Amino acid sequence: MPELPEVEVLVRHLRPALLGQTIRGVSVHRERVLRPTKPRELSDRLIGAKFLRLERRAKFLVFTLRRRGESFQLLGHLGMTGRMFLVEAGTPLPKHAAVVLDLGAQWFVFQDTRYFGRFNLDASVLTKLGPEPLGSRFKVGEFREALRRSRQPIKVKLLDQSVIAGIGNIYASEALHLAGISPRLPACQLTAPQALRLYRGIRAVLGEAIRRGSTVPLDFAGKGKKDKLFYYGRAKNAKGSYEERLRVYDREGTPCLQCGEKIQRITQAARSTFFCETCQH
DNA sequence: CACCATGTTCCTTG
DNA sequence: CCAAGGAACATGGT
Repeated sequence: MPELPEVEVLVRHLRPALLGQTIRGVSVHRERVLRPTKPRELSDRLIGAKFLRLERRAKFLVFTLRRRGESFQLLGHLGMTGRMFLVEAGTPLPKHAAVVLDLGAQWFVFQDTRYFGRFNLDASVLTKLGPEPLGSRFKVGEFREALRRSRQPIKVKLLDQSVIAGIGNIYASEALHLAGISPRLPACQLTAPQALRLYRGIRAVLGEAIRRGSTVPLDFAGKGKKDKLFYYGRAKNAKGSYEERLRVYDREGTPCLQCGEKIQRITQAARSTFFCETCQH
């Protein structure tokens, strides 16, 4: 489920449930998700540790833990299909449970079908990340300066986590449509007004997704398929009518909500991009 | 069987 | 050193 807004909403749900709890045991079902450690190193480190803080940085969950007076960080990343949730201790584990933390009355489950997600005790990857798009240190001037140095198509550049951290393939298309900018435009060719529109579009799209996600109940037990949340192009609202959540992503061939022309799908850097040829230049 | 999928990292090439 | 492109990772849905 994971781009910045989904991770943000997950963190907000997990934080109150997790803080203050102590890890009693660690079971690793899939070593692959551990970086750069072995299962033994993870359990040695985590057993007896208490959750002090939980923050989001880009698409990472940053857990701050404390054990014997010493604080350290554990990074969680959901990859493409990861989930994290709490269940009552003893609940049968779902398919593809990768790591389970025993908290006593509850278990904290990290499940990931494709195992692209990570539990990482080395937080150094965070230093390579660019600014948080919703944070006060994200400045339009620096954003434009970074774009000016690249000839890559703007859509591809938006996925570069060292330029802006947290945008993924879905919200890259969404932000460009809102800003009225072609995904094919080389990053260095954005004009100042375009860079400003994109800067604002990014913040608007991510902020909106967080607001919507915050009102949707998360599927903590990981049952069913209802936790796709924001990724449904349409979802029924309380009145039973369809509510549009995504403007262009995964809507190839359907009418643009702004002008009615058909949404196009193209491939850039081996990934799908969706856009409206009429509205985006 | 073919193709597609919300992400990151590593390797190569220029 | 850099920017950029592509494969790899692994499983499931259509």
